[in-house]
Amino acid sequence: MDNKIIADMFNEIAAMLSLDDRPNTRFEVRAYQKAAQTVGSLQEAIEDIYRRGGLPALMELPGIGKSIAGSIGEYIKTGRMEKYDYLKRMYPIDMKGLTSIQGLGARKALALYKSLKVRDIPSLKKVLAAHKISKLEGFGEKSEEMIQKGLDLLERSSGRMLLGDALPVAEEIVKKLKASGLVDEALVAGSARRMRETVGDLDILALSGKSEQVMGFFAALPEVEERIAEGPTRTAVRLKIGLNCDLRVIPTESFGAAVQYFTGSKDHNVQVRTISVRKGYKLNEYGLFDRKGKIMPTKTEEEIYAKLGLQWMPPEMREARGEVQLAQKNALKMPVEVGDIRGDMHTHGRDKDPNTDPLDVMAGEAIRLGLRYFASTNHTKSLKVENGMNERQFESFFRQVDALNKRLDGRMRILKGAECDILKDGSLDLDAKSLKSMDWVVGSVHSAFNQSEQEMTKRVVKALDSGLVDVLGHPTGREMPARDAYRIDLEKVYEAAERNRVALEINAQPKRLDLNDTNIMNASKYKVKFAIDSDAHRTPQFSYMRYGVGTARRGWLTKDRIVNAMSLKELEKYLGV
DNA sequence: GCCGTTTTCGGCCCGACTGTTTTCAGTCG
Repeated sequence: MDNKIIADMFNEIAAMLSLDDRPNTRFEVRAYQKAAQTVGSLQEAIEDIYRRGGLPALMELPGIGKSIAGSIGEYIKTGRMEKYDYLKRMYPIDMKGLTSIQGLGARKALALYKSLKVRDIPSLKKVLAAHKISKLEGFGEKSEEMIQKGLDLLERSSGRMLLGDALPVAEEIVKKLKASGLVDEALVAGSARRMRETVGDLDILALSGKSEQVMGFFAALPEVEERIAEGPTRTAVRLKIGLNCDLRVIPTESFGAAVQYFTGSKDHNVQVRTISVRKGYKLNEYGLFDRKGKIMPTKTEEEIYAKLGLQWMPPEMREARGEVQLAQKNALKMPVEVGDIRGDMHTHGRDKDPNTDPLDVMAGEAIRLGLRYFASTNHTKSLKVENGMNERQFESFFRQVDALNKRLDGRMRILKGAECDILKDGSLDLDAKSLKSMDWVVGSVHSAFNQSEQEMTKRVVKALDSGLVDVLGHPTGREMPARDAYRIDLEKVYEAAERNRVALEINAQPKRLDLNDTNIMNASKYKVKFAIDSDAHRTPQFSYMRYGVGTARRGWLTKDRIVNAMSLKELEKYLGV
């Protein structure tokens, strides 16, 4: 897929264009950045779109007009892009590499090239080692230090971090801020509030009249490694977990606007602000202002959306994927909430298994969390590392489940199931008789990930066509950050799921989140149900459910599509058990 | 360079912070 290459080229074109001082080029820069974003976030190979519909199809995409579509077509046909090559001859610099360093932008990169012949990161390292940068005009000791730090940081970290690792830390900081007595309100904003699967930094907002004290308290927290910037409204720090965190202190009258603004996404905000401009208002992080520049009282973000004639929408939907247009027409359907979830359809746990907590312990935790049912779905025999069970072992295990269900006396129903391996050839890891006797079967791929797209698709479709599977577990097999999704034709899988009334899993493990948000959007065009599953192996992992629900919300999924949002009665009817 | 319920021309988000400056450019979000 050339999408990423083309997106990178557009970003680099934007960086090179930004070196031009003529006033109009800054809008051209924005146009290329927007195009890069569009191409980079496509779920389909851009060649396919081009081959299917030519330049007109490309021009349907947001931010792609005649000229940029032409460049994409040119690149697909010839492997070259005239505009890119031309700029590259003018600026023979690795802009992508150099500007990925925090604190180093296109203009400074150009200055370093002109005076020190810095073309890329290796040559930058040389001039840093020789301490040549601090002596340049426009640079100083601090600039050199900042570039050095930015470079170290880049080499240390891959940039983004799993939401499941970052959000708990952010919430802990918010808790401490609230407990400090210095703030009236505090919350996590930014991509973490939107439940993006990975976050590049954390944004925390606090409502307080004692800005200076709050900043001091924040910078001194044990989670903080060092201060990066400190001003009256914003303090930026580097956290020990290796992530940057911004704290903004906001006055009461601006709080609603600030929450809206700092929750983003950036593209969503641009669209919302465009609407405010059309109405003759101005919207920024300080508030919504009328024609005369007078602030309109908006304590909450709900009021901001209402004043702009927009339906309120949850943060997870604010990704500029058409939600603003629907909100204008009051046509947005509200997505599933954590509180809608009544059970969990994929969990592990049995006695004397070192990889899991015992079943009764899992059940106790599920009751404590207010669940009404869950499916016990341990691994099957092929998965040796997880102590998978054979038919006989399941049979005797289910006798324990029956006994436990009896003991729980209606407080909880544990469904008898398995997470059955879908073997290399698409057959299942337990015999049909055993699988038919179960209430709920998760079918999952755990081996031979590097089959061809054709083989993998055939394999999974065959398993779904067997009629023995109730839900397809983690359908793409990805594990962030190390393992990408395997190659598979998901449209064919969704068709097979619809045909066989097999649900699709939204696996809530933070490293999986599989299906992901864009997969869900595509899959929901089919008549399929979804199961949001914690895949918990131990009791604390039940709490992963929130990440799965967040992902479902990012995919605009409503409650009526979710298997485990059914009441126990409805579920029993659905399953015929 | 893109785009249209203000427009096929004339707009396009905008404020905070830093460093090297003497009033601002660069970077970031």
